[in-house]
Amino acid sequence: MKYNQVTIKDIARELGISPSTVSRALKDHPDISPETKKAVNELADKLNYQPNIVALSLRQSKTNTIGVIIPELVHFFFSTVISGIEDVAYSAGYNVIITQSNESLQREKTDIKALFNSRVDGMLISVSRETSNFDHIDNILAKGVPMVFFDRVYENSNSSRIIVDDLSGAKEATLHLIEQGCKRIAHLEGPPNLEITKQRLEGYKQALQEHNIPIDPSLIVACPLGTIEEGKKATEILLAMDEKPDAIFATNDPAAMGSMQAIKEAGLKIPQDIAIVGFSNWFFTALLDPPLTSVDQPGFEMGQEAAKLLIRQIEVKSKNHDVELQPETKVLKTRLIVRDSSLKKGKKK
Amino acid sequence: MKYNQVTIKDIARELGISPSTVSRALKDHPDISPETKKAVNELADKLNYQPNIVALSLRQSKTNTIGVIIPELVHFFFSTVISGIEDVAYSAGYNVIITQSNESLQREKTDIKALFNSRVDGMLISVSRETSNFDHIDNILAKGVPMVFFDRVYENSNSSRIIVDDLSGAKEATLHLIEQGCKRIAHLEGPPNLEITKQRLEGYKQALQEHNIPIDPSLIVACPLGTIEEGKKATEILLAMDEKPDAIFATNDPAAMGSMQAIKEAGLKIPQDIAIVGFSNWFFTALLDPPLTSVDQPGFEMGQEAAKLLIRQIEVKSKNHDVELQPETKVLKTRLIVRDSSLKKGKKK
DNA sequence: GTGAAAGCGCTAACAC
DNA sequence: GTGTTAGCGCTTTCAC
Repeated sequence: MKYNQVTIKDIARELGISPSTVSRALKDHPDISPETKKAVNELADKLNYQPNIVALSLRQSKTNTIGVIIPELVHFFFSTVISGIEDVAYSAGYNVIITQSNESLQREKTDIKALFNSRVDGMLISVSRETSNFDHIDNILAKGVPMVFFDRVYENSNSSRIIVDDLSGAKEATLHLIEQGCKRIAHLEGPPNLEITKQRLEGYKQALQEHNIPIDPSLIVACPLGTIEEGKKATEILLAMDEKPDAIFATNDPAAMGSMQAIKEAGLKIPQDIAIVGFSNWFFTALLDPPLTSVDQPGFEMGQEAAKLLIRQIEVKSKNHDVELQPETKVLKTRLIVRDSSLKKGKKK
Repeated sequence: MKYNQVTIKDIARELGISPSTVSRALKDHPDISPETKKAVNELADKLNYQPNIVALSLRQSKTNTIGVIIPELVHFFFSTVISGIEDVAYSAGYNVIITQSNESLQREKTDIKALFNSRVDGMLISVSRETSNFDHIDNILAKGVPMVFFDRVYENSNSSRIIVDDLSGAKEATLHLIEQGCKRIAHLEGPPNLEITKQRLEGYKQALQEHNIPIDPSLIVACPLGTIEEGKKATEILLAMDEKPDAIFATNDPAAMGSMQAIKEAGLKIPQDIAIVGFSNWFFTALLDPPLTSVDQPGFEMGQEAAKLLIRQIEVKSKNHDVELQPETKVLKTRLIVRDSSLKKGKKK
């Protein structure tokens, strides 16, 4: 963008001093005389001088920008993560560039390359549903770009990561259903590539085992997309069984919503006939009918923690190129929000 | 970001040729011999050379980046706008930087300055709820930065804008309620600074007038935030009136959802006692109970159109600094999605 | 067909 | 206390 930008040179020329003096005056360098500083700052204000970040970035080989790759912006969860990232990044003097992979591996590859080309100082990544090969990430990692993964992490990298305790969350949700007297609890399973899917399944299984409830594979239905439509279809399959489930623990809220639709259309009641629990991506679950019990994930906090870790890494590395920070794993707790969709005996929370 | 980036110089040194030749070879300049081109491209591939966009931006005084300022990412409407913007921007070779004002004027000022400092080639802006003074925008506009406003526009600028036909949408919604037999239709009004608020009120009034229904100021309740809580409070006020309304046209979906809560808590039925229509910000209105009739806004299309207009403006201006493109106003149609919350006579769509 | 040199805006040695 | 110079990575005249 050229247009009418004021540069340090303009100020220098007008004041009859050198650009370096202007530069120093603007950053309050101790060498510069108070008078010069005053004159420079006043003129800068008057001309509404704004430093050119592009030049600065080139000069310092540092853009003060962090790149973020998320699967999709429309999820409430990810948009809260973004806010958490911005919160920390802005106060540390970093800009944020957000890209969406749209759950496509191809797009994720393009995004990561684009962020690298923009010379971001580091990246925060939550991988797409399709990502099972990580060459594109290793590639950039090999160039020494600091990376922190969040929620959907790259398991085998030795990068830092922020995750949610999916196993405990899923277990808690399942235990809650068991406490409500449910015996045949179905699980709508998420995208197979994602670690979180495995963890949620494992939490579900552990809860059943602790109560000596046999694990029935026919009650575990794949929902690789985790969408409303898919949750609906999966539930229709479950409802067609001879022995219907009396509860469903869904991979996420959209799937749970699909379940609710299917159950209502079948003329059944929630939670009397079938109780429902979702894993939270959105926040309006309180407004559904009946209000949905959900395993809530702390998105804002996750964004904050991820950004903190990344920035620390960037700053250590920029001071000393050879020091590698030990990778850290931070596990955040989920919170089960109990609502009517899972309260079998009609007891309110 | 320094790290291990390969530069044109590296390639030149390795091949024993000059950086300028490498540069030309990489962009397939006709002067360069096929052999040189081949050698350069092969080495570039081998070293995984990625051009440094920061250097390029500085050199060309063009960042190929457009900045976006939106009130809040968490709204479904705005996240679809973003996708529309990215759709057009990426295929035209532009990057996108998104900032959120969080509905704060202060933050909007910081954002716009940050985007200017980053030397974005142009900006797409939807102003915050608080924005009634536009000096910060005029300031940047005066520097010649191309800007296009969308949805919540800066009325008095002569910039291009993409808006939704709020007046017709609101009128259509109100007429729909009238057709359902409603006589006392309340309106939950939006943030007073925004033009869209005025348009929606005007559409509401026009519909009533066309049917000779008197406009009762006590049925128009302010909802400056447009949140669920506010919609609920506003509705409680309406329900406390001697002559209750028999329908509510809300400034947006959250307000409509608040209304629904208040009505249910008062033991009344939707739509039998009171019918509801919202103005759409989110997409899950179909899943509410009862499913909410909404004036749907075309977010993706709005993003596309805004980006198209801005990029055209950027490219004309970069070719010829003095030519100013005539500002355009593009009005997109809303779509009334009729659902149970407004179907008074129980007739299904 | 290729190279040398200048410059985008800024800062940081190194002068003096 | 201030100026001069060089250089971040790249492109683009202008030479030859």
